[in-house]
Amino acid sequence: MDTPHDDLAITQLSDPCARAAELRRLIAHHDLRYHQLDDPEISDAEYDRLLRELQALEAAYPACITPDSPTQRVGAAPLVAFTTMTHRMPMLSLANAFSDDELREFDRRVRAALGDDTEWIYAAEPKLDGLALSLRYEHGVLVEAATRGDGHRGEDVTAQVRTIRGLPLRLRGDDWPPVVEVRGEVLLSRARFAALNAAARARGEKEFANPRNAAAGSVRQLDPRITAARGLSFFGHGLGTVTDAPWNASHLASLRQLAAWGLPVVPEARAVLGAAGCLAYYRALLARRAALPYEIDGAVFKIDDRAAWARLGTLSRAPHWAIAFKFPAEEVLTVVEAIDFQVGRTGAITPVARLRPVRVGGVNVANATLHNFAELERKDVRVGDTVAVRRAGDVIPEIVRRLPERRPDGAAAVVLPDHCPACGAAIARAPGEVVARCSGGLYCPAQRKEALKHFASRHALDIRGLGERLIEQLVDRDLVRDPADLYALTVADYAALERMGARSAANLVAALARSRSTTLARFIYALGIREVGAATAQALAAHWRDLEALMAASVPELLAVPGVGPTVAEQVRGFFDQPHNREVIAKLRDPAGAHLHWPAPEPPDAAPALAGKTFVLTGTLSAPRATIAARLLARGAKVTSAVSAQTDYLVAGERPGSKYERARALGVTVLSEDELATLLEVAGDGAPARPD
DNA sequence: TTACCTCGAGCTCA
DNA sequence: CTCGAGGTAA
Repeated sequence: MDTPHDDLAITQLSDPCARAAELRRLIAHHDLRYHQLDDPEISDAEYDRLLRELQALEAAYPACITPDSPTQRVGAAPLVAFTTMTHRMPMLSLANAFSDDELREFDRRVRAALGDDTEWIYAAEPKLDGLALSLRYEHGVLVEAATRGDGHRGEDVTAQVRTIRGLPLRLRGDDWPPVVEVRGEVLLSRARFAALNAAARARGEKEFANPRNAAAGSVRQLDPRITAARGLSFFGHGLGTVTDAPWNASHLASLRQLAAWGLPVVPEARAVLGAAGCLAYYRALLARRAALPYEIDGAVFKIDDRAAWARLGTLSRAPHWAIAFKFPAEEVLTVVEAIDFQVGRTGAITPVARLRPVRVGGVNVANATLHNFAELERKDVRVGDTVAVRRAGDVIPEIVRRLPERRPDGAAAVVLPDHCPACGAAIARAPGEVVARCSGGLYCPAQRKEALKHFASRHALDIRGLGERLIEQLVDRDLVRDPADLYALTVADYAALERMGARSAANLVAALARSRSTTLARFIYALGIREVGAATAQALAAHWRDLEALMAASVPELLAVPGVGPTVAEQVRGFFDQPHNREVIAKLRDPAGAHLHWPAPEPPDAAPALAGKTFVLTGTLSAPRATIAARLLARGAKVTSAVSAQTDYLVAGERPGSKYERARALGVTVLSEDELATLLEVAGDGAPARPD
């Protein structure tokens, strides 16, 4: 083959674009040698020369630039903002196992569901500790990259992801389907992380806390050039599209196919047999954890036979053919320096342990909630105690246990205060109740602050610029006692507050003015009635379509609303019975005052989309049963409790019961939650999940 | 719950 | 330059 130089001499004059294509092919080849095979054929200097030649050529002949050119990795202009995009196939999460028994139980369920007594082959992989991504290749070219988001919609980070070296902008070969969606993880290797922090330290800048957060931050840079400089890595671990191809019959084979297309795939993936094979793999991985070049937080096991995936199904948000076996959460000892009592919106008193800050799982932990007083009593945590702390479910700090032998002499048991720390009103704990409550109601400044925060929050009246610190000042200076007072203050009043100038004050008043025009559901939600969240507020609004009618409703009438049980009905009735609440509502609606208003809701469709259809729900669903039932009822469907031949659909959640078997026996259509969501979307707007 | 990024705007000092 | 608010991710 000709050397690049000879090539250049021959082709440049005749066809610059052909030379550009040749250079791209060469660069892609050397990228693969370097990043994937770790076996470069040419020096970095030679590689750079190829890249510079391509850059020069493209600069001279811009018509030759293609989107998959390696020159397009960097240099893209900063974005103005991230946009969201919808995943064609939802990005699921995985069920977790934390013990050998839970893993064996998973295997047992798999075998039971597949109706086969043989051991199944699992694909075993490390669970990389990064940021989940979905890449989309169309006709072999990378066109889209998105974060997981809520699983259905994520952020478009294409420009950032294009800068990841070693990630092909064009798939190798030509045997790919027209559309390939690759699921995988972006991360920073330990080495890159250390190098970045060393550089930051040398410049006297702030260091990153851990590789995962550093990777997440790098992906969320508006300027892709910064992302490029961070040195991210990507590893694929699955496909987001279903393709009927021989290599797709086995998960491990599809990983090999990804590698053949030039994609880096999760290392150490291999086949293991049955639960015993999974456990052996897990132990071997755990032993090598510290020696790996990147952080992992467990192992993932997937049934390798993809034909079995369809039979096992995907229920709720996680597939039934895979499980993540997490490594035990790191436990760190620290000292309880204080125990504070926080007052929530409903007056609930929550004890919070203030800890001597310690690093747990890559972050500094200084607080741990004890949830309620009963929990505090059970754990018998006292000030001065040494406790073991971990981050449960990877997120929320939790006091696992205390070390009795390290308790200092004279450490006194924490007692539930008689009086609210914020307002001094009596604290009551009903016998047998777990939660203690401040009786101060909305006279309690802490409850007032929480109520105002809730009122201004995104799904309530969405008042931008009214944050925690501002609410603190407003309540502490007694400028605002209830939400209606917010609307009575002037720009000058707000401008007089700390860190508020004329500009901020004007913006806030404008945001308040915008919030006056709202919806009934948002208004009901904003009131902060106990037990009434976004979905229930929506159900109440849809049922009465008028605030006066709702305020006059009796408990039995309230019970008629789908999704409303005795607890909610009592709370709603009790709320509207309070003269104070009625006064605030009147103030909020007063045309001469706050003047909150909303359009009269549309009457429901004459013929609801799911009229005559009968549904049965089973298993653990992502929302309370009653909420999902309400959505179905709002569209005219019937929801019953037992599966019969008359049932049209069974909606199966996590760990469905005997109804699932019966539905299959009767040939009733079984829907996953995702399928139900699609059906509801198609069936139109009966009762959307959000009050909007 | 913590970490990180982005934006707007106030604060501080030249 | 620094802070508060708002968003996202695990």
